[in-house]
Amino acid sequence: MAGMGDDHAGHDHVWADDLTKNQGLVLGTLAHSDGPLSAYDILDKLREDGLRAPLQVYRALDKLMERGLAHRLESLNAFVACADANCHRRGLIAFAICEDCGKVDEFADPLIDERLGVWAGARGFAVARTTMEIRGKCANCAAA
Amino acid sequence: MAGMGDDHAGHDHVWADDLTKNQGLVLGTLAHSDGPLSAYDILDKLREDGLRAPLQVYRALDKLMERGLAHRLESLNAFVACADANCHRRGLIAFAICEDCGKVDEFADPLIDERLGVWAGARGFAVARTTMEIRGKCANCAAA
DNA sequence: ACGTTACATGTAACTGTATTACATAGCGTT
DNA sequence: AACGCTATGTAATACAGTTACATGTAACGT
Ligand SMILES: [Zn+2]
Ligand SMILES: [Zn+2]
Ligand SMILES: [Zn+2]
Ligand SMILES: [Zn+2]
Repeated sequence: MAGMGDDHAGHDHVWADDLTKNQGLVLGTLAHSDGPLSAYDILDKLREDGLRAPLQVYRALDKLMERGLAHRLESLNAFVACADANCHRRGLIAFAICEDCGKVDEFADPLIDERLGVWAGARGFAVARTTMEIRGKCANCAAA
Repeated sequence: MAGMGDDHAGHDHVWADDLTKNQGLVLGTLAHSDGPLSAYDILDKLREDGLRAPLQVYRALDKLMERGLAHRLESLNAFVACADANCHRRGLIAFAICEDCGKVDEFADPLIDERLGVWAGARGFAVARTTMEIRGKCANCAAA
């Protein structure tokens, strides 16, 4: 019964000490995964920790994303823990998603961000947030 | 039966003359809409033209997207007709989506595309396709 | 004409993703 | 205790997309 689910519930919340129980569980699950997880994937991994409904996961994800601790990959309907220990990153974040192995590389490029600002400024568009997702093959998988 | 659904079915396929019936209907619906439509929105608008199941819409959308005549907005789970009469655009396409009025502005920025290429090259990442979606307020709505 | 292939279509059932609505519980403030 | 605020629990529902299987239809070679 000491299932594998415990290994992240055990050390709880390393990343921020004011997460609620569900937020800690969800972030722990994401951080221990080697790839993006859908909300239902997360739910399944947390059933033995007492979670039973999708909403519990979505609520936690919303809070985590507000704080920049997790990100949503729109093109996958899936979520990842922020790769930057405490991202809180404003502005553009980009993700390179390997379609072979599923690995996701998070990065920020100030030049792209600035270039985007130029475009928006020229048109009077007020940018709230930007999602940028690159699909392809990572170096490892491209070599194979 | 001279329903309103005819006004795009009537002149059929202006954009490409080798579309199938369903492809023409779906593209016509997208082209006449003033904003993005979900697959089920499209289906509802085409019931009087005989469409009855989601798959009929998804199949048409797949073909249209293959040909660059329609695009998917990942962050909305919705679709638009390509704004460029015959896009066939390779490389990066970006969308600025107004969260107030729903209008979508499609554009391509070679500099961002190039910058992305630099990033990918440095890491050996083989880019297949990129989605870039900017959320915010268009000039009109920002003024109000 | 006939069988064969390729592609478009029709329909139902189903899986997966996300939200609405309502009830409950904990906690700090007054 | 009463209040406001946040987190939680649960069920039901809405929205999005796919699988499986059957049918139609035009092109091609025999
Ligand atoms: Zn991050
Ligand atoms: Zn890979
Ligand atoms: Zn286009
Ligand atoms: Zn607007």
